[in-house]
Amino acid sequence: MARGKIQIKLIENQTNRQVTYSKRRNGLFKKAHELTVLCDAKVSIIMISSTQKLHEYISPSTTTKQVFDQYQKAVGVDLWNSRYEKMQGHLQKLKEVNRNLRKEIRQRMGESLNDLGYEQMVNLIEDIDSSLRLIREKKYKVIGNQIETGKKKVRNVEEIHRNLVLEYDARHEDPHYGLVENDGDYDSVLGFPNGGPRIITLCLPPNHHHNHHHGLHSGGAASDLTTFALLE
Amino acid sequence: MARGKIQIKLIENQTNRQVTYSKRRNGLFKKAHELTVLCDAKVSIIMISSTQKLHEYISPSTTTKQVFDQYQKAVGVDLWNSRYEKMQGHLQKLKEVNRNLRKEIRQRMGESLNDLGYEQMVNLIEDIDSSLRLIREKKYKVIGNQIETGKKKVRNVEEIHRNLVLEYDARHEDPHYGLVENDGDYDSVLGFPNGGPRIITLCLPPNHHHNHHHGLHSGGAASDLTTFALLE
DNA sequence: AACTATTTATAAGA
DNA sequence: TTCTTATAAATAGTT
Repeated sequence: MARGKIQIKLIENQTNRQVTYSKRRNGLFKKAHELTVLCDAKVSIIMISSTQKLHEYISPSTTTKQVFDQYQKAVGVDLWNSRYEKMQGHLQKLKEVNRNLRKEIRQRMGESLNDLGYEQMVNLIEDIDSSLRLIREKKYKVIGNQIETGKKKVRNVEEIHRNLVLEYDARHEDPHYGLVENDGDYDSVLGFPNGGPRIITLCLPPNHHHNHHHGLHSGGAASDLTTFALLE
Repeated sequence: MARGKIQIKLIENQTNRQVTYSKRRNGLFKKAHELTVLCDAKVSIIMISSTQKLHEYISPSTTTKQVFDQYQKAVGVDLWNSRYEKMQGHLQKLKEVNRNLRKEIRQRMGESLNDLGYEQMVNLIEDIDSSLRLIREKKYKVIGNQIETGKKKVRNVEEIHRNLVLEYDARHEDPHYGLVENDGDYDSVLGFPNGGPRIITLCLPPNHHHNHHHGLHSGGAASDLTTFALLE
């Protein structure tokens, strides 16, 4: 609008276009702001350049979100509600599933049985009964493994003990026998922290209902079950 | 900008303000459109007048929703996302709960037991065992009710039978005794569909594990359990 | 809504 | 980018 009229059509020259975009953008925003002040209006402008850069103007008296909300209300267009409602549906479905799961558990615990017919009740009992057998089996299996591991530990410790005794005897027969290099800390083989026990005795609980391994219920993994107390 | 400079401040005169709003709005939209064409940009303008009227400009190459989406992506979260994210959080929590419920059921069914420690397993078994006892008790209670209801029905049917026999005898002694009004369909008292049994015999199953009431598992409600077969 | 004197915006050049 | 400036466009006040 100066130094020559221009046609309103795409500016071919890239640089020129960029410059014009910048200048006119400022002009637009200035006008928008004047309008805001002069007429007590709210204006939201969002511009995306050909290089995908985004610029916005928003009247100081409001926010873009507010304008969007009003726009949505007025025009009735669904801007973000589609996924919002989708989510709401998903939520409801999950809640329903949740209710059913809880009910199943309650029934397996002997509550809310009034909703069940006679045969369903019989089936439930059979189901729980078989589950119970299954779990008991698995429990015995775990106990078996435990005992097995325990026995191995016993054998291992006995072996080490035998070797210690042998070595001890050998040293007493010949005080100059085999100069020990690692300061005599044989216990390190078993990883005992402070010197370790002098005389190793094994306590293998005969009945696991009576053992008091408080560590068992904390870690919880099966590997924890293979830990045994070594008493001095 | 013509016939005198103006201060950029609220136009007090209502009419004047309205006119200026209209003129400048057109100017703004025209500028926006020029920008769109000259620079291949996308422009979205939403204006709300002081009288809450809404006007918009949108570049022909796009839609308001598209611009909104791009704006949201560029500016990032937290426009209308606050409640959206709240919902997302709720959803995640529900899913977590769901997972746990499923796991509990699986464990009660004898699966996924590896995550359980020994003591937890023992507790689980005790829990299921007591639940099982509870359910069995309730089952027996249901059976008890069933038998009770059955006995009542028996008494009722026997009473009716006795009355029929008495009436039959009375008629044979005096053929003109008591003209029957309802076509002799005494069975309607019990609601039998097609004439009903001539000789009524009662079959009360001694053991409910052996009865074959296929109707039981469809309706499911306890009231179904009070239905018994009357054999001819 | 039209007019028009003036202000403002801006295209091209630096 | 910013400044300059000649000129096109926008528009305030009037009709």
